[in-house]
Amino acid sequence: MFEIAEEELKYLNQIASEIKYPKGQIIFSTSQKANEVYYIKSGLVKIYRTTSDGRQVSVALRYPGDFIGLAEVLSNINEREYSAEAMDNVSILIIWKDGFKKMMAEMPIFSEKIVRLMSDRLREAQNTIYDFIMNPIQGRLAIFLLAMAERSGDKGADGIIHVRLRVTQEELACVIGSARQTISSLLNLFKEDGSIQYEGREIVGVNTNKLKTWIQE
Amino acid sequence: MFEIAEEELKYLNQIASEIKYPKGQIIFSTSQKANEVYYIKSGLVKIYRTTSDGRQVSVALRYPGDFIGLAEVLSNINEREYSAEAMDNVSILIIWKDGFKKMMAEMPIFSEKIVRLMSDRLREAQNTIYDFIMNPIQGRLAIFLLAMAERSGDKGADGIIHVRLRVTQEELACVIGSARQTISSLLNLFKEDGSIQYEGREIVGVNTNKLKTWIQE
DNA sequence: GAAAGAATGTAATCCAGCCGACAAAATAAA
DNA sequence: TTTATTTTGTCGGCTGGATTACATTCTTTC
Repeated sequence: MFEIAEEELKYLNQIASEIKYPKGQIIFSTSQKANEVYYIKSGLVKIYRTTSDGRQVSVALRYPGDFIGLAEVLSNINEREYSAEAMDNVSILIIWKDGFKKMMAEMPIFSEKIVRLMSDRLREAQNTIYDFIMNPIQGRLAIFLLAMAERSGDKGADGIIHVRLRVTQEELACVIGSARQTISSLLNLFKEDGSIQYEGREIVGVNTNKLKTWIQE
Repeated sequence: MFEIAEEELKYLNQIASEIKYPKGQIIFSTSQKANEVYYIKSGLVKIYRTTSDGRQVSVALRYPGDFIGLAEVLSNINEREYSAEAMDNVSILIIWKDGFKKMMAEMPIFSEKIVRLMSDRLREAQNTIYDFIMNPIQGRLAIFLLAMAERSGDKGADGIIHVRLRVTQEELACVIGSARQTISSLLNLFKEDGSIQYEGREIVGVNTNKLKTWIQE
């Protein structure tokens, strides 16, 4: 989603420090001070909030090449609204707010790309809202699996994407906004139907065409 | 949400043309070419999409002082993804894409404010997603009424907002993602409870504290 | 004014999907 | 290996809220 240029990465490497987070580690969490931005070098990051009764609700997943923690910094909010957690081993650059803003000011093309990134995410979020209203659970699950596969897999010519997704049903449930048991049955439906292929507990193939038949609209 | 400066408005007035839309008029619609941006001078605008079976799904409402049609232009998408409709008599400035981009380039402070606007909207959209997952319908309705009241009413000291909201239950249903009849019963519940006050078919008062008791978390 | 059209209220039916409870695998730890 | 822990499968019961179907009331239009 964000195509970083070589010189930009060079600049970032100079002002940022790299940190590695093991799976499950929390990168930042709700109501912490928001004075830095993160750039994902590798790994998957979940953006979520914990409810008062302890449940987790995810509002987005972020992939390598994405920035996270941007919205608060660009909005000049000083507390994090959401938390971020490493979904597998993650390697991240931490950039301080001031440095990031200076970079934006000095590199107009970079700045323009950041604006585009924010609009892309807004459109993405609006589509998610739309999907929540329109689609019953199977549809939402199908949409999400498709998005994940397209982000992190190799697309074959026949519409089959080869991936290697290791996500628990619990995780899926909290992104989709559903119950774990429901996800379990639906995944089995998808499997029987040939929409997805498993290898042990890992999703290794996604048949985009078949999966799309589960989506409304 | 967007505080425009006097000089910015002056600039806009020079490059834009003003158009008035009567209630119900469509400002732009899905899959049209997206080469302009709009600035709302007065009135309410609904951002929505029509589904294949004819239902409408709204993803946001925009108020006076807001820009609309921004995301596609900033993302360099050339087709509108959503439609916009005047919810009452609306007065709007139309700014052509090139003029708008030139303005952003020439006025860095304006540009910075646009970035902030996009992040604000992203956070708003993410909160909506969160609410959809967390809250049952009453909660979503309460949240929406609160937001509307705060945007367009005068806040009294006692937590009661005086407004003048004329929205049909049908409209509410398609923003909340629910059925008209459900909205009907809920509004009556809210009315009995003292959360909202009616005058004919117009909501004239919103008791923020009482309304908040209907919201989860 | 009357008649047509919109917007609301109410009630009965029905079903997707949540929840609780538990068994069976699979992974990790010891 | 054996044991503990995490992740999955499955099955009723229950319920929020969609859907259908009218009746009523308010607003326009003629």
